[in-house]
Amino acid sequence: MAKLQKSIDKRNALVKATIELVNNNGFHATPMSKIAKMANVSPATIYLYFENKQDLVNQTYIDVKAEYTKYAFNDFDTTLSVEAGFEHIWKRIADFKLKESEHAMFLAQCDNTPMIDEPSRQEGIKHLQPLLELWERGKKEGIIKPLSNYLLYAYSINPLSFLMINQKRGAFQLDETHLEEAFQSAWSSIKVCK
Amino acid sequence: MAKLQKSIDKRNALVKATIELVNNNGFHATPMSKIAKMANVSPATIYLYFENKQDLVNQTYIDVKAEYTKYAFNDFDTTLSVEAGFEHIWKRIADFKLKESEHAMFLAQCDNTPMIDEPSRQEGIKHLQPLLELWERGKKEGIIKPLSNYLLYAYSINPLSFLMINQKRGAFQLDETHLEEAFQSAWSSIKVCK
DNA sequence: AAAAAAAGAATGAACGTTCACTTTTTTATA
DNA sequence: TATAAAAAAGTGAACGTTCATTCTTTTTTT
Repeated sequence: MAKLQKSIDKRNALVKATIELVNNNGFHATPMSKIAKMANVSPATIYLYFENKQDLVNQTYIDVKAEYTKYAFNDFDTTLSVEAGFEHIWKRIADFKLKESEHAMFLAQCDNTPMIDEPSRQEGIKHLQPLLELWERGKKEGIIKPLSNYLLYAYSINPLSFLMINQKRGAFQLDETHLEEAFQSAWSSIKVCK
Repeated sequence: MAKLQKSIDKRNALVKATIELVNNNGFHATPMSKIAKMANVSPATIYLYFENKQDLVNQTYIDVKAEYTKYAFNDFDTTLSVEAGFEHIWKRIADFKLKESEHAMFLAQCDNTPMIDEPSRQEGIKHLQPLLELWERGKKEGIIKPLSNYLLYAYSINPLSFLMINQKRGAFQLDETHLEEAFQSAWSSIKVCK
């Protein structure tokens, strides 16, 4: 099969270069020529792997989003209590945002921009299921507030993006202590009080 | 003075067009020619009001950020209790994000992108003081958790951006009920429990 | 009549993409 | 196993277009 014979390394290098350049310069200031140069490839080669620039950025988004959710749910154990399960997932996500901050930055930029087309955005959302199921269980058990999953995500997960960005900008240092505080705030905002 | 004689209406039209086009197409896909067309102005005229494209987008950011904080703190009463004061500010901010969602969208895009230069970003942060002071008072009174202001903002204010964006995308409807729930989550996450 | 503001046309640079070609890899044949 | 043919992958230069910005001229204001 033709597709599979093309070096996967080259595709990865292109995706990596895209992330790095878009993070540092923004989509508007990352030409294909620079992406090619950073990936040590001819501009023309990009078009062997991707239809066009939009496709490159869409696929990069989907790749990174998949990596994110895989990381978050990798060793998830569905037999855990809702609270323990949430803490586990939350800390995995926090871990990802801090350790893979380049990738997390890229996602934050994509998620707040009309840079990614709608089908790719939908594709990216798909893999969040385990967390949503945990929340549904928590609601049934009366442990999690009976709120829309959007609200739960907004308050318990999304703040990590804000913190990560400000950490990257050097405005704020998110160390171990802060991280525990952040978790407590996240949990406070979605757990049923008392 | 030359600057002041130039029609302020024209400047406003340019800023407005910039917001609208950047919101809908992203910075990478809003050329000066389109901005000019939407503002009913020649491309050359933009350069009477702004140095260049970067300056236009920087100034637009600062304008909108100032409008945001002005709206948030407009009728703020420093004699209110910490809880009442926070509720007031929070609801003003929520109001802004929902009613002026075009402007809020623009800020969200700028804040997650290397689109705005650092000095303009700093300029934009300046006006948040009243909220920070309220939080300091709350911490002293033992009502607000003794956390970094970044954490407090991340958990109590920033979630509104996420909700607003998803509302704009039609994924979620943020009505009066949801808004009250959102406020309770915000307050839960930063208040001292018990 | 002078000065300021605005316009439209023009400009060079930079962009995404394609083209014509070369190199590398795979397959077929002996 | 060696070799030739075919296919695939990769390339640098070039294309047409679009972009931000400027230049020259016209219009408006004072």
